[in-house]
Amino acid sequence: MLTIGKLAKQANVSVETIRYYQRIGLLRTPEKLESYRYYQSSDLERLLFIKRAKQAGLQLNEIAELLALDSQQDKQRVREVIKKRLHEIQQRMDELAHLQQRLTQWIDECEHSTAACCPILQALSETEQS
Amino acid sequence: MLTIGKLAKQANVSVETIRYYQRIGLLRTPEKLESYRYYQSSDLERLLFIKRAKQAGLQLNEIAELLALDSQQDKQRVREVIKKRLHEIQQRMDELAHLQQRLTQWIDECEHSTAACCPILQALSETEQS
DNA sequence: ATAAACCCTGTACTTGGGTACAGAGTCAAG
DNA sequence: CTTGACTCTGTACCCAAGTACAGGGTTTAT
Repeated sequence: MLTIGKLAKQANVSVETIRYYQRIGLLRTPEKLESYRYYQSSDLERLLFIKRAKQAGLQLNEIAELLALDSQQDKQRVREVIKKRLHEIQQRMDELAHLQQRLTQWIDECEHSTAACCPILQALSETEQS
Repeated sequence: MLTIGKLAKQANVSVETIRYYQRIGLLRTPEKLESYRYYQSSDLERLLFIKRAKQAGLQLNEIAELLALDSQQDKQRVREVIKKRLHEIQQRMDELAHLQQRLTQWIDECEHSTAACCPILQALSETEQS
């Protein structure tokens, strides 16, 4: 019989995290037996699924969707969820690459410039509106 | 004489954004003349600096630091701020690349698998603890 | 039998960068 | 001189994914 604290320990998450997942409907809240709630191994498995999916970079709402599909074995939809995430990851990486390029260029300019005034601050002060 | 609404329009940000920047100390709050506050072109310049630095991917606290340095022309410190940001960008890109790899591999496996059960959900259910 | 350790519910707080009002006062155009 | 557009202060709310209590009740180990 797992109490919430033992469940938390087994999954290596905090009790508060479990309660949070319950609040948002990601985990069920079992009925109370006398005054405490007791959990089953299926709850632990579900919690571990969530943990691994999070480590794979999925968001909790995506994980909720995967868990809802789980029993129906809808491979198509699972791939869609993952592909959407991949798309977002790609977009974010592109953005970061742009930033990286711009900042790196600034650093270079600043390092090789002999101007008294820093070219980075200069670039940021220039009035070519967006 | 710029009122806050005109300042907002010139910089193409919302009035609420300006008030927010004032709240966090990024912009000054001029004294009231009679009942309204009036802004100067230096306020507009500062606001535009912030906008451009934000577009360059800097966070408001970093921007605040750059603005504090601005007058002292401390090139060294400016580069440090930018380099720190570059480091974070690199870290984030590495993380995203890992996720991308893992998710892409899952999609591949799922597409080429003939198993009834989706290999992605399988992977997420497997009990090799972190 | 008592104290530590645990559980319950409920609520507020966190980060970052704002947005969205409410309710009152003020200014400017027609 | 009125009406609509603006400004003021202050507060609450948004997102995501939790964290951090407070103030009770319960269980377990000693």
